[in-house]
Amino acid sequence: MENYSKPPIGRYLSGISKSLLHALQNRLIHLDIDRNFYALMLIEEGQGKITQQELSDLLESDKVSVVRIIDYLSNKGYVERVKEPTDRRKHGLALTEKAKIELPEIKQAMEDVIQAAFSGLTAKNITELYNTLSVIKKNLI
Amino acid sequence: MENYSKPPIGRYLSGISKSLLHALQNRLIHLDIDRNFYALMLIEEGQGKITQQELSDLLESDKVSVVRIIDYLSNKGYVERVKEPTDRRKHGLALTEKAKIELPEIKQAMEDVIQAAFSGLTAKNITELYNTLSVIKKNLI
DNA sequence: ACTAAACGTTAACAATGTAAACTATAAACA
DNA sequence: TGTTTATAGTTTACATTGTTAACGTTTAGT
Repeated sequence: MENYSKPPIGRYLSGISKSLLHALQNRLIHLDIDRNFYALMLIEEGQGKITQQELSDLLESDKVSVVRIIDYLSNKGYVERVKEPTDRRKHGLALTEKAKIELPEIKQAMEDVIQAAFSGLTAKNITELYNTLSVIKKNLI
Repeated sequence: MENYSKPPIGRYLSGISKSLLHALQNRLIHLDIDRNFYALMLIEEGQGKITQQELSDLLESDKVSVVRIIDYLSNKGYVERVKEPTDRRKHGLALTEKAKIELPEIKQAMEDVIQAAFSGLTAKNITELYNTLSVIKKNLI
């Protein structure tokens, strides 16, 4: 039962990615949102000026998905769309007070989960991991 | 526009994983199937004896998903379910002739895609990548 | 024999990926 | 100016995937 070949690298990566997300969700189970945490962080960094199109680029997902993400965060009371006066096609994205209050905890949870995942690795291991992944990512463009 | 923080490691990994899968799908676009290639490889290795439950363990996905995978591969003419005489609850999974003919190409495509992704990396880089990922995976159990 | 467990199936629902068609605004340009 | 083209965002539609629950059949445990 144990002499089957190892999973290819792609399955390996997506499995770890899912485990990381689940760990984060478990840490933040008491919040009103259970996903789109990174989108929320980018919106914070945008300081009310980031648009859905820019978010789409940063998340590397299409604009339909971003509409859904913003609908979700908006319905849960974390984000508001604000029409930009200079270009009324665009919507600036702004955090609500609720989101501003909860964001430090979200960021901390994310750091903790990643630190737990990296436990037992040296700083050099981690640097080389990022370097190697960066090379792979560029190879795949 | 470029001073946003980098994506967390989880997004990084899933992005690369999706790119790898898309590259493989593009290489095998002429086949009748566009997914479940690794499942097919495991079934080959099982030599007609692997069951859906065992496949579920190896793929780390639940039994419902495996039913869908086998339905898919079966409808496309790649796999057949064979009732096991010794335990009639179980279904052995066997490759069709069609699958046996196409599998070498599938395996080669997978190797090529991975090799292209690893281009520019040393053997040591790759070994350390697997070691690091293995540590991370264990940390997340 | 009776009960519990294992294997596989079906059904239901939410979430995600992807594409097409659409509204509204803005930009390009004759 | 007016006409055309492009951009930002939305809506709709459909296939795939993840997840849970309920179910039939068969086997194992007692």
